[in-house]
Amino acid sequence: MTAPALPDVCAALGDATRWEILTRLGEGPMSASALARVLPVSRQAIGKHLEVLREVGLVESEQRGREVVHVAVGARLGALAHELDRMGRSWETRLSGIKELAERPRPDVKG
Amino acid sequence: MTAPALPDVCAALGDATRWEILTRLGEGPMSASALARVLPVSRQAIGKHLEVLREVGLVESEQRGREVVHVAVGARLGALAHELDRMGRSWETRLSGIKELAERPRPDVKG
DNA sequence: CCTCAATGCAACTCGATGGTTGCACTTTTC
DNA sequence: GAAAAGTGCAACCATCGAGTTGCATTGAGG
Repeated sequence: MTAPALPDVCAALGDATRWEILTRLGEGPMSASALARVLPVSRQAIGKHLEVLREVGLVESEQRGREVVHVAVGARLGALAHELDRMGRSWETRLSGIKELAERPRPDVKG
Repeated sequence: MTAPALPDVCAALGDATRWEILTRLGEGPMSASALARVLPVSRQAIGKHLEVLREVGLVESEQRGREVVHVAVGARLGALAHELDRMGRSWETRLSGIKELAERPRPDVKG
């Protein structure tokens, strides 16, 4: 599918190393080896992370001669942001957060 | 801190069960036991997830008599969405994604 | 042709974490 | 006051995933 499940995208973003990778790839295209030289993990580890990121569409890759160059996809992140914003707003349509708790006089779900 | 690191919030969102919990809590306040009755995991498991969600500010809780009621915090999700959107846009200020790769005539980083 | 750099794939380690059960404690309710 | 419901805490288990090392392969260049 072109639109991965939201939790999957979030999971991909939920790792410090991947976050680092994305930050670098956000500044400009890089190869796995280049990333491995900069980050404190092996080239193979970088490769696995890149695969995860590619699966959820946060990274695109292109073979360029003997190396593969990767780049961060802003559009995908934007799409995620949009979805999360929508969801967040829908939550807010209720009384704002904890206030609603004080409103409810009693659970009265004793049935 | 009042503003957890982005990767942490994303990690919290990167679990299917927690996503389920958040969805329910987005519709209205619920207790851990109530959630456990609806979801296919134990009350203790729910409790752990709620703690994770509370740590990153996605959920607020309030003791109400013998039970504790939890509710999703839209503002926190909105804040995350805003950050992600900003980051995504910054990526886009470069040539859009893979196009930049084609632009670059050669790595010429042979030094 | 030979060497070096960049990859891909596979096997393995090991710590984090989702999930479970069991138990003790408090509040509501009959 | 006793039973029931809702929690919190702790011990335990199993799986997942991040990271490593090793090896084979392929493209670039002298």
